[in-house]
Amino acid sequence: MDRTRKRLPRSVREREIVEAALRVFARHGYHAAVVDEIAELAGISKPMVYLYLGSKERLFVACVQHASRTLTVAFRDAAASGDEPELRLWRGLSAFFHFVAEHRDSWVLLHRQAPELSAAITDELAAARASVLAEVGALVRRGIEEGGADARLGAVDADFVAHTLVGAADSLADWMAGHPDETPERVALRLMNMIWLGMRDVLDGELWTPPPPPAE
Amino acid sequence: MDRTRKRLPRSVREREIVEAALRVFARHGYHAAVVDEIAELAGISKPMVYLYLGSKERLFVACVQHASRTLTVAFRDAAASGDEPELRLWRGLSAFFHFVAEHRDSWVLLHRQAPELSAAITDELAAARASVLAEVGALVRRGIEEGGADARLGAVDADFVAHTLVGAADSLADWMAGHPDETPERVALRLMNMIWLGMRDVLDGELWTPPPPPAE
DNA sequence: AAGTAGACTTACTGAAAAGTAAGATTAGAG
DNA sequence: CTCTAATCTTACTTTTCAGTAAGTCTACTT
Repeated sequence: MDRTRKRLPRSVREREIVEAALRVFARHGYHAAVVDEIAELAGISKPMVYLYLGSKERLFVACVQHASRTLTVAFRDAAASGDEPELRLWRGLSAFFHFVAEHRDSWVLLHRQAPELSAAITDELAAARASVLAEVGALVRRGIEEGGADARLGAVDADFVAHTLVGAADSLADWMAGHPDETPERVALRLMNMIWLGMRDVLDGELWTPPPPPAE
Repeated sequence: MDRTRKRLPRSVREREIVEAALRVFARHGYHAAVVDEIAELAGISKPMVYLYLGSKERLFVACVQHASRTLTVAFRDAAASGDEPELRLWRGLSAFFHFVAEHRDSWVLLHRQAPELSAAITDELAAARASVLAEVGALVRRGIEEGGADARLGAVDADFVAHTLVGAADSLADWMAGHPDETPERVALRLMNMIWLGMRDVLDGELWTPPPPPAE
């Protein structure tokens, strides 16, 4: 990648290796990712990767932690400011779309891995995903409480909404890739309007229910 | 798997191989999946897989086509019946959740693969995913039109809603795995209420917009 | 200038897994 | 019963890739 064959201190090189690994793991998935390719992308030879990061598995875990930390921080910072719950939710969603659009690899790394991997990796991924969902769930929960809902809706429902939002956002990130004119803010706004207005109605007690079957 | 070492006609054996491959590919992803494991699960030895299906890549494509066909048919059948657009949408979503819960492997195979695979596989996956989205999009579009919306909302918006629904449903399938008391119908109903009521408001012209920033 | 610690490489080993060659077994037709 | 075609297997070859041994090179200290 870089023609300047410069020697770098360990801390810097480690960061570069993790960044390169993030890209390769996201593009190919854990198993298909080749350590040699990661090394080449980092401008270094393979034994350096093993010297600094230990093994392919630990390198992957380091990537997951990096991606998870970055995403959580970006989201929390954006969602912390603002007085009204709607505003906070919108800012959080905007930040989320910004993140997913700009750091596509991190999101893909966390959410597009095959189910069965080693226990260490599975645990780390589960923790990272749970962290995102907890962040969104907390935001929704505060929105529901401060938005003036009665106590009918409990933790289960905030969790439900959080899953809905995260899943929708994931899918809409793909949609954005095919609509380059759309900004993260506009997408977040549209999603807001669908979810939030509907949720408000539901909180007000309005429900659509299917008609009973004619005969059974 | 089966102790009765019975010889089976090619057509039957092929079906069994594809079903076994579907499970293994879904669990491990394309690259980490091992053909020997697929063969063992199908109760057969590896060369049979190659004799009947040609190569690992073509076997995967066969799996994708199988999963895509099954899903599309199940969804279309369920969503075809019903007079009102809401009812059709609800039935379609219910069928979708049923499918994802019962044929988890098929869904995972289609939607949890690493981005960079061979051109043949990428194309097949893209076609399958587009097929699902087109199906959902058509349902939403009819719902919008017959639901009495003016013509403001065009194809782009149905597409947007379709992506939202599919993404949310994908994520909620995970959520369902941790809530075994929830039925696909109940989940579909809740999602309906969030999306449909919100969409109705949006179609009626009601919009939430963020307040302008204080100074810029 | 000499020594040394840390950054870095070439060149290997061993295991895993895609794909194949060559032939064994069995169900059914004549 | 015999022949044949289809089903199925054992036992390879070859490639790819994680991980390592055995150093070399260079920046910095004293």
